[in-house]
Amino acid sequence: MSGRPIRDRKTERRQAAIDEILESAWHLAGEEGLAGLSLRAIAGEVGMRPQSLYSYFDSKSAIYDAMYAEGARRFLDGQQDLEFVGDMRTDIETIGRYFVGFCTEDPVRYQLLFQRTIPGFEPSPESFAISVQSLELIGARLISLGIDDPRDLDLFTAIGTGLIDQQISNDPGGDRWTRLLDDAIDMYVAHVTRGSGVGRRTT
Amino acid sequence: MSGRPIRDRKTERRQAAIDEILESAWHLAGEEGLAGLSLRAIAGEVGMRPQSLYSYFDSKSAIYDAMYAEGARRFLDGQQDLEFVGDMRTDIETIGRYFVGFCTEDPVRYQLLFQRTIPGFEPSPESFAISVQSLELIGARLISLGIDDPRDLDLFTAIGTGLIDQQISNDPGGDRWTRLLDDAIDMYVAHVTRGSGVGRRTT
DNA sequence: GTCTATATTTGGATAGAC
DNA sequence: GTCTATCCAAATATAGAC
Repeated sequence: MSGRPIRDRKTERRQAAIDEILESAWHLAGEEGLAGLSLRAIAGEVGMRPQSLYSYFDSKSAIYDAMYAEGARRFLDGQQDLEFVGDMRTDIETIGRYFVGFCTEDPVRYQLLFQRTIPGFEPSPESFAISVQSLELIGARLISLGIDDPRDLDLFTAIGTGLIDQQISNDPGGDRWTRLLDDAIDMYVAHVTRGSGVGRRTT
Repeated sequence: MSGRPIRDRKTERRQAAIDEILESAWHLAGEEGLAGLSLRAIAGEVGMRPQSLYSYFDSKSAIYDAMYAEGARRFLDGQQDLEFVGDMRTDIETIGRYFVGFCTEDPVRYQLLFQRTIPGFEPSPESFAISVQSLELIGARLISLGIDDPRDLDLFTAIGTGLIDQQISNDPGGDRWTRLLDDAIDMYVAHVTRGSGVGRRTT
């Protein structure tokens, strides 16, 4: 009897088509805005009729969800490649730079992952779980650095998104806010170490 | 000869209709999302045919712009009512509370005024000028408190929008991030006064 | 100023032949 | 899996009667 071949050429072609569709979706979202994305435009770019997209995705929402999952996965993967040294200032900066860099390098992806501005769309539980994992990793890292108050984790994410949000909204393509990251981290580290003995002056 | 009456009833009726349209626009943007706003839905609420709206607004963009102007005006007016005492910690908190309160009490308004997520819309120069005025007022206030580095103004707005953004995106209706405002202000004030002599310990 | 009528475009989605 | 054909709905916008 003939066993199943190692490579499934049909599945590979299908996956390639899916990848192409998503690539086009990202591109067009960048051009027209995330909320302005349309199946017709995607189909036009990949050389299909709009209806043919339904062979790959059940709905427009499903495309948004696949984009969300892809973005969240990419963030998580990059995050796991970060190298930490155990020093608070250094490691906080590593996370902060990664976060800010990732978000500003693709504002549309930031909007999809971290804001709630697409009417009617919310990520599926499976896709959302990827994001939750990222946040948990950051939380665990902060704890390992001695930052164990959950409020300080929330403050950290707020500072990050604040710089990113202002950068994207008010100086797109520039660095008016991202260049403040160093200062912001100094400020944050000073805050979480206040009165802890570390770096405190003995009067 | 008959002089012009003090009150122009026709103009008053027209203004009332405009107000009603905008009120409905805000309401529907809250229900369907800002990007999901439609002239049909507005017309339905105010008891008109969609086409009749064109007697009041040239386009859908013009409605967005009127909403923008109204929001910006409201922010500026409320801002001018704030009372300051000259103490940095107190006055920064006054501004911060106002900013966070204003934005979180109406997330759609925040999205329209402070983010850039509506494909194809940007405020007219006249409307935008109102926002600029608000930012200038905050900047002047910070300077009067001795915070004269423009970077520190940008850092301040970043912290504010960061708390607001996280609050709206990840805990809508709650206070998980807004309750961190006090801590955030402590952190910020400590940062801008670092090494300034004020509050510094003499070793 | 509001309506009817209509133009025009665009969008998401389904049925069925090939 | 892709196509043709279509549907249906919704959207913005204009012309002209009343």
